[in-house]
Amino acid sequence: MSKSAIWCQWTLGAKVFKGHYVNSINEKGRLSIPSKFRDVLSQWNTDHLIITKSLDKCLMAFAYEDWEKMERKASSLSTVRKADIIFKRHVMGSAEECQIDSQGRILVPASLRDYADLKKKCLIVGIVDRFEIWDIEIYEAYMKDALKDPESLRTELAELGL
Amino acid sequence: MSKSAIWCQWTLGAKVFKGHYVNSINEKGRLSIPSKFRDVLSQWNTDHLIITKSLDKCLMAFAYEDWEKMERKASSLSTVRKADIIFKRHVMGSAEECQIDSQGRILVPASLRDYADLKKKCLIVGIVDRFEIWDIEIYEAYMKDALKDPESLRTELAELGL
DNA sequence: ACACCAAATGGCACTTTTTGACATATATAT
DNA sequence: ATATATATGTCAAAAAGTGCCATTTGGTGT
Repeated sequence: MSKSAIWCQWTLGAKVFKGHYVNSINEKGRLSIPSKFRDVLSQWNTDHLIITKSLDKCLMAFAYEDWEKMERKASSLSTVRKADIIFKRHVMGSAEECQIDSQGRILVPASLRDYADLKKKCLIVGIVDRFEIWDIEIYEAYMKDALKDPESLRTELAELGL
Repeated sequence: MSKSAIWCQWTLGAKVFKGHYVNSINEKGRLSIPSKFRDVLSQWNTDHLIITKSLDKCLMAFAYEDWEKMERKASSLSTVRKADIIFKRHVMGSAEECQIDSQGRILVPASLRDYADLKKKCLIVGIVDRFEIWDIEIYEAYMKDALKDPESLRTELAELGL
């Protein structure tokens, strides 16, 4: 019993972003953050998100503390090596801070909206310490392509012990 | 004394999901978890399930402890290698925690329902450390196809020592 | 067969979340 | 400054999720 109490504390305490949600962004660029994700953020005592471009055609969103980890990693990158500077310009350089409003929405800045080509239906994908925001059609096309050779994907993953 | 020995034996046996059950999901996405499976979960002291997308057109459900094993494997995967990130987005990214309600049902989140195309009759298949949720028609079509070349399947499985 | 019990399902009321709409405020360009 | 676009606050309708009770189903033992 006490064991289960400890276990519960741990699972409840270790909240991470997970799950797929389809929400719509409106003409003005406002998008609801899934309430489960807001719960995760509230454990960090924040209603702010850092949003930036991914290397894929989607956006990434971080709680500030996890964003800082990215910043720390970035600061250790080279200032001349091409991949490093591209990463810094693209990912670090396009980051913006967004506040969640009283109904749980954010305004996705226009430049980021354009980059990810967010139209109406957006897919919000929780990935542990961050989440991604995709236009749903783009995500589906991406996944369709990604899964178009399921057998070799299975083989590759099986080799990793999955 | 002997009572507790019996109990231990029984719990070890009961910690495994097995069997096929056909239950129906309603318009709001609620689905009864077979009571045998609930018994298995109670051996883990939990009434929560982690549900996520399979590579097939069905869902997978785990008790939290087994899900953690998946998370641990996933966290060791690359953030750039294609197969790895596809797996993380598809399987890890779509995972959701569902609580079993007082009548033994869960609400299957909309995006997962859509993915597996769950309509009315669902097949729930216990597979040792997890169970799968299929739309029954999709499962039947899948199995029909899977078994249409039984001989090569036999050959492959024989190679694994079965 | 029967009664009995547990499991599964259906229905309804209530709550929370998401979305659309509109008014107001702030910024930008001419 | 005026007009235009962009951003923010608030309200209310619609949609989705939850809790609870009642009914149905299916299996059990007598």
